[in-house]
Amino acid sequence: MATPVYSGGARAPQRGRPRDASRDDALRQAALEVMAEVGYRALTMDAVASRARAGKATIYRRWESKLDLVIDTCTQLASQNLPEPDTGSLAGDLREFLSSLAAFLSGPVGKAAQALVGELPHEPELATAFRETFLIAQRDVLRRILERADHRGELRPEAPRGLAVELAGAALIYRLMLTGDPLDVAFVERVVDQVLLPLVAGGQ
Amino acid sequence: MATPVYSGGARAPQRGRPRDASRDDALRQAALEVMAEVGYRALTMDAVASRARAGKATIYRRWESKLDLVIDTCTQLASQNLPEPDTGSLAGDLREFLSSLAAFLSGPVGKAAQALVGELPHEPELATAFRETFLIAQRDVLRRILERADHRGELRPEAPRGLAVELAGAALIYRLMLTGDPLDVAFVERVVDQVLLPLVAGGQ
Amino acid sequence: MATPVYSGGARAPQRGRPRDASRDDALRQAALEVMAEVGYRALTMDAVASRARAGKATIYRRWESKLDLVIDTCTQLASQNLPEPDTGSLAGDLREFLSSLAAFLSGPVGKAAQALVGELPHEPELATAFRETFLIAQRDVLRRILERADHRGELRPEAPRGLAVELAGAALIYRLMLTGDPLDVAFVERVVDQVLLPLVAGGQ
Amino acid sequence: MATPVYSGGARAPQRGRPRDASRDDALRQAALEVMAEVGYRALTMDAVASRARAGKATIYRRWESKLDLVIDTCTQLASQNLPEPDTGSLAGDLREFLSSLAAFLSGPVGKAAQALVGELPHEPELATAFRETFLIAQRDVLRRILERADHRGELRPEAPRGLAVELAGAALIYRLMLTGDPLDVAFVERVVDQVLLPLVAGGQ
DNA sequence: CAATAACCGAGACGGTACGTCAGGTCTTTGA
DNA sequence: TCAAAGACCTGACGTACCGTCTCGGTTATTG
Repeated sequence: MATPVYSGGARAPQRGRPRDASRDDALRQAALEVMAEVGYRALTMDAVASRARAGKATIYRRWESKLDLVIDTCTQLASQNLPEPDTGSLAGDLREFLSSLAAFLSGPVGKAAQALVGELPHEPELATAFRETFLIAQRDVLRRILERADHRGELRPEAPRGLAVELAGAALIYRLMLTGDPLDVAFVERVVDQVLLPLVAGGQ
Repeated sequence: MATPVYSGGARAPQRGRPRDASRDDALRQAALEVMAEVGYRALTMDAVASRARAGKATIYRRWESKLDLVIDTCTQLASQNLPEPDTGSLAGDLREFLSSLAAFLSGPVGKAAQALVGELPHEPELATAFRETFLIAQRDVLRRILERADHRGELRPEAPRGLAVELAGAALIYRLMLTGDPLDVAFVERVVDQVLLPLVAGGQ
Repeated sequence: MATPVYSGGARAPQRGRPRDASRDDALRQAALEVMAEVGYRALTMDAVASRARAGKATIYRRWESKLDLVIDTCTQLASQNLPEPDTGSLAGDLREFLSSLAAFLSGPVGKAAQALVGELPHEPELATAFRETFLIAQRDVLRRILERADHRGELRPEAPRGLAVELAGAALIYRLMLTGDPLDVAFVERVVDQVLLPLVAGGQ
Repeated sequence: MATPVYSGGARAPQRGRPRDASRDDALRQAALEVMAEVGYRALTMDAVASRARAGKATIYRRWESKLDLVIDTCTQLASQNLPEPDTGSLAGDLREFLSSLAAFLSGPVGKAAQALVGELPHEPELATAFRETFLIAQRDVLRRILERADHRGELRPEAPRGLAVELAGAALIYRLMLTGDPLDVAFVERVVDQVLLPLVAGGQ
C-alpha cells in the first residue's frame, strides 16, 4: 500500500477537479507531528485531518488506513535521509554512515518507526513494507560500503559480510528501541572499531 | 505499575473481602492466550475478562490499563524463563543461554514483548518497567556468565564485557523484531563463535 | 430538551452531512416498541439502537439521555392523538374526548407516560416539557369544549371551569396510574354525568 | 415483600446473634434521605448503605431489592401519618383529613411515592403492595368518614360514595404528581365544598 | 464457660448498561 | 470531480451499580 494511490494506474482521461498533490505533504507533515507528540496509539485520523485542515475523506482517498498513512510518512522520510558516504576507507564510511543514521533515528522518525515495530507481528503487509524500505535500504548501503572496501583490498576474503551488516543495524536499533541508551558518536566508534572492523577487516 | 497492586503496603487490619489471588493468574493466562491469538492491538479487555470468566472491574482493580496487564503478564513469564546455565565453559554457557532465550522469545511472549516495544517511547513508566525486567535480567545472567569465565581465566583482561552483553541481546532482538529471520541454533552459534568469543575470549 | 436538536438555531450555512431526519422516526419507533415490550426501567439504549439498526452515538446526537428520548417519543405521539370533538352538546363532547383519551392512555403510551411521572420531581426540565405537552394540550381541548358550551348557553355563569378541567384529568390519571382500575366507558360516563356536568352545567 | 423479613415465620429456636432491629430504622431513614435528595432512579444501595454506615448485605438481609426497601420505607411512613379526624361534621372531617394528607404528601414522602408510581406498570408485586398500603388505607379512612356522616343523616341515600372517595384521592394526587400546583388549604376547600359535598351531601 | 451460629461493616466478585470515542464509510454543499 | 465537514454504524473503552459472596470480627444463645 505504502504510497498515496492516484486514481487507477491506467490512463484515465482525468475527469473533474484534479487531486491537490500539496495535500499529501500537508497530511504527512500533520501525521508526523501528531505521532511525535502523542505516539502511534493515540494518533487519531481526526487529529491528523484537523491539524492539516483537511477532511477525513481526503485522507482515506489517499491512504487506506491509519497504519498505511503512518508507514508512508515514515518510509518517505527514511528514504530521503540515507546518506551514501564515500570517504575512501572502510572505517570512515562506517563511522559516517552509522553516525548520520543514528542522528536521524534519534529524531521523531525513530519514534514513529518504533511504533510501527510493535505492529509488525500481526500485520504482514506492514512488515513487508517496513522491511523493504527501512531495512533493505540501510542494508544495501552497508553492503555497498563493504563492496567498495573489498575492491580496495580492505576485507578478509572470508569476511562474514551479512553478519557484519546485521550487527551494525542491530547495535543501533537495540539501543534506540530497547535500552534507550544514547546513540552517540562514542558508541558508534566502539561498534565500528571493536566489532565491525575486527569482523571483516583484513589481517594485519 | 507492572504488578497487581494489593491495597496499602502498610499493615492495615484487612478490611473487606480480600482479593482472590487466583484471579491474577487466571487473568494473566487469559491475557496471554488472547494476545497469542489476535495480537496486542486487537486484544480487548472484554475478551480477556470473558475468557477468564471475570468482570472487567476485576481486571481494572489490579491493572490500570491494557498495557499494564500485558506488561505484567509478559514480565512475569519472562522472569520465570531465564535459564542460568553453567556448563563449565564460556562458549557452552553462551550457546545454551542464547539458544533457550531465542526459543522462548520465538513464542507468544516474544510477540507480546514486541508489541510493548512499540509503546515504550511514549510511556516512560512502561519503559522503566520493561527495561528492569526484560533487559536487566537478561543482562545480569550474561554478566554472571562472563564473570565465571573470567574466574576460569577465559577472558582477556581488557575484554569489553558491556559491549558483548549488549551485542548478544541486540543480535537476537534485531532478528526477532525487525528482520523476522529465524532465531535458530545456527544463528546463535555464528554470533557466539564469530562475534562474542572473539570479542572477549583470551588470546590463544 | 424534549425534541431532537438540530444544530445551532442561528442561520449557519449548513456544513457537512445533514442529519438524516428519517432516523428520528426510526429511533422513536424503536424506543416505543422496546418500551412496550420491557418497560421503561429495562429499556436500554443498546436495545433501541440495535432495533433501529443505528449506532448509540446517533441517538445521543439527538437526545441527551434515555429519559429525553422517551419523553420526546411520548409527547410526539400524545400530540398526535388528542381528538377535538364537536358533537354539539357539552355532554357529548366530554364523553367523546374523555373516552378516546382514556383509550389512548390505556395503551403503551400510557405506561410510558407513567414512567415519566416518576421522574418529574427530580428533573425540572422534564417536568416542564411534560406539563406543556401532556397536560396543557389536554387542558386546552377541555377548555375549548367548555367555551363552546358556554356560547351555546349550556354553562352556569359562575361555573368553576378550571376545577372541572382539573377533575376530568385527575379522574382519568388516578385510575390509570394509581389504582389500575379500568378506564372504560362506564367510568367516563359516571364522571361526566355525576361530577362534571353538575359542576358546570346550567340550572334546570 | 414490603416489610423486613425476620427469619422463617415458623417457630425456630432462634440460634445465633439476633438481628439488630435498630438497623431497620437507620436504613429506612437513610433511604428516605437519599431518595429525597436524588430521587428513586439515582438512589443506589451503596449510597444508602454508606449513609447508614451499614454493609450492603445488611440491607439485602432485610429487603429483597432497592424497590422493596423503598416501598417499605414509604408505606411505613404513610401508615403512621394517616389521621382519622372526627369533627362531628362531614365537611369538617373531609377538610381535616384531606388537609393533613396534603401536607404530608407535600413532603419527601410524596416525592418518594411519586417515584414508586413510575415503577408500577412493570412491577406487579410493587403495584399490589403500593395499592394495599397507600391507597386502601386512605380510602378506608374516607369510607369511615362517609359512614359516620351517614349515621348522622348527612348523606343522600343514593350517594355515590365510591366515586367520592376516588375523586378525593384523584384531586390530590393529580396536583401532587402531575401539575405540580400547590396542595394548599384553598384547594382542599374548593374540592370539598364544590365537588365532594354536592356529590354526596343530603338535599336541603 | 466454651462452642456455635448468625450477625455486622467492608469490599471483592461476575455481570450489565452506561455514555464516550475512534475507525472507516457515506452524503451533503460549495469550488 | 474534488474538498471540507460532519453524520453514520460498529465496536471497545473505562465507570458505576446490581445483587452475591467472603473476609475479620462481634454478640447472643445453647450445651
